[in-house]
Amino acid sequence: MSYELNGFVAKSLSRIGLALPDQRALLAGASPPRHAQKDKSLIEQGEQTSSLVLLCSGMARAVRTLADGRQQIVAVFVAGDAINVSDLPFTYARNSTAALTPAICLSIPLKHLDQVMADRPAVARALWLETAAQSAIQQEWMVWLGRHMAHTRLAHFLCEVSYRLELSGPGTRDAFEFPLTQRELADTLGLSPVHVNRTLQLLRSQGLIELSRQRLTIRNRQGLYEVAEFEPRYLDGMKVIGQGAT
Amino acid sequence: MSYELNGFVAKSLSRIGLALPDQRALLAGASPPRHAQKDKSLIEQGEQTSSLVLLCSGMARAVRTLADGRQQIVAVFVAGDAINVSDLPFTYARNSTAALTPAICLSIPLKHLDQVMADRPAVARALWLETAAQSAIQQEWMVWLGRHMAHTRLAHFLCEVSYRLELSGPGTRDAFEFPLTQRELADTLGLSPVHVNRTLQLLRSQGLIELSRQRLTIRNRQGLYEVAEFEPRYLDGMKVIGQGAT
DNA sequence: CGCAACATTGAACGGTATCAAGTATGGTGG
DNA sequence: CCACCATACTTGATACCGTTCAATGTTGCG
Repeated sequence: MSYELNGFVAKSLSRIGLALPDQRALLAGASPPRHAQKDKSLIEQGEQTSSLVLLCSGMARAVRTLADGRQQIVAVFVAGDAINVSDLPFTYARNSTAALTPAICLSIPLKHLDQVMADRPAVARALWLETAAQSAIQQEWMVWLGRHMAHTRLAHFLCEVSYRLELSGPGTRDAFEFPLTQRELADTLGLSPVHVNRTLQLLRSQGLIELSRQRLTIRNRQGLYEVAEFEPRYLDGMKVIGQGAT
Repeated sequence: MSYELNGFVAKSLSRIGLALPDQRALLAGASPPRHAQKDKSLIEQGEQTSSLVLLCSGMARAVRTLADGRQQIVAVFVAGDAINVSDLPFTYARNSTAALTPAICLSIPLKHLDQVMADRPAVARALWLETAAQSAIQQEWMVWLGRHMAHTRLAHFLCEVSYRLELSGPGTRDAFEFPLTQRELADTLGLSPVHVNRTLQLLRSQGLIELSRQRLTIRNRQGLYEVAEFEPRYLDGMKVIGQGAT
C-alpha cells in the first residue's frame, strides 16, 4: 500500500517493541488499510472480534452506552495504539469505538495473528505489553474518577493526551489538534457538559491552557502538571516497553 | 510443596487456559509459596518487578495513595488471579498490593518466566489473556465511577465480587466472607465511608443483602443485579478464556 | 476490662447536576 | 455571498447527592 502508511505502521509497531522482521511477519497478513471519517464507528459494541485493529493515524475513542443513554468514554486512542487488544481474547467487543478525527486503521485477522504469535514469541509479548500499557492508563483514570475534583480530572486528562501525542507523533509539544467536544470531555471525565465548560474556563483563567476550535494550547505546562498532579512516569512505559524482550 | 497448594495453583492456571504441561513448566521455577497475613503488603508501590505473583488463596487489593493521604483501590483480587500481570511489563509496581485476608502467594521469577514464554506460546498467551480480563473489569469500574450513583456502584461491586468468587472457588453462592471494611469499600467506590454506610443500609432495607462481621449474604440476587445493572458477561470471559488457544 | 478500630447517626456545607435560556460557530443551499 | 440551520458553547438559578464534621454506639482483641 502507500509507503507513508507503512511508515506509520512501522512506527506504531516499533513503539510496542517489535523488531523489523516481526513487524513484517505481522503486516504480511493485514487487510488493506481502512480510512474512516470523523465519528465513523470502527468497532461496534457486541460485535464479534475477528481481527486486531491498529490505529495508524488520527484519534479514536471507546465508549460504553448505558440503558438510559448516558455514556462513559473508557479509552482514548492515538496513532500507534492497538484499539482492541483487550477485547481480542474475548469473543465480542465490550464497547463501541469510533474515530475522533479522520483516521486510518489496519486490521490483522485473528487467524494470521494466531499463526504469527505461535512462530514469534516477541509478537505475543508485544500484545501483552500493549494491553498492560492500556491497563496502566485505565488505572490512572480510575484514580481521578474516584478521588479527584473536576479541575484536577480535566487537567490530568489533558496532560495525558498531550503526553501521549508527543510520544506518538512528531511532537507539536504545546499546541495540537484536540478533537473532543465538551460533551465528549464530560463523558470521559464523568461530569456534565455544563460543568466541563466551567472547569475549562477556570483553567483558562489561570493561564494554564487555551482551547478553542478543536485546538489546545498549553500555556503553562508546569502549572498544568501541578493542578493535575500529573506524574507521566506511568506513560513512559509505553516507549521503553519490550526493549529487553526482543 | 504442599499438595493442597498445588491444587490451588493448578485450578488458577487452568482458569486462564493453561494445559497441564504448561502449568508444570511454569511452576517448575516457582519460589516457595509465601503465606501472608491480613493487611500484609504483597507488593510495594515503586518496587522493582522481579517475578510474576499468583494469588493462590485469599483476597487482595491494589491501592493507589495520593499525596494528601486519600486512597483509591484500583483492583481487588481473588484466588487464582495474577496480581501483578499488568505491572510486569514495566520496571516498577505502579501501586501497592496488600492481603485482604490471610493469603498464599506463589512467585515465578521473571528469568524463568521469560524462558518458559519463549518455549511455550500458550504461556505468553495466557498472561495476555489474564491482563485483558483484568482490563475488562477495570472498564466496568470506570463506568460506575464515572456514571453511576452510590447505590448502583456499591451493588455492582458486590455483584462482581460475588460472581468472581463463584468462578474462583467451590462456590458458597449466596453467602461468603467479605473482608473489606466500609473504609475500604469507600476507597474502592470513590465515596466517603459515611456514605458507604448509608448506602449499605439502603440495600439492606430493600432486602437485597445482609452484611456484618465480614460476611455478606445476598438475599435477593435478581433484585441486586437490577439495582447494579449487572451484566456478568464481561466476567464470563475469565472462564472461557484461551480455550481455543491451547 | 479497656482500648482501638470499625460502624452508625445527625446536621451543615459544598461540588456538581439539572434546567433553561441565550450566544457563537460552522456548514449548507440558494 | 448571505441566510439559515444544527451543533457546540456559554451563562445563571436552583436542586441534589455526597462530603465533612462531630459525636455516639459497637465489636473484637490483648
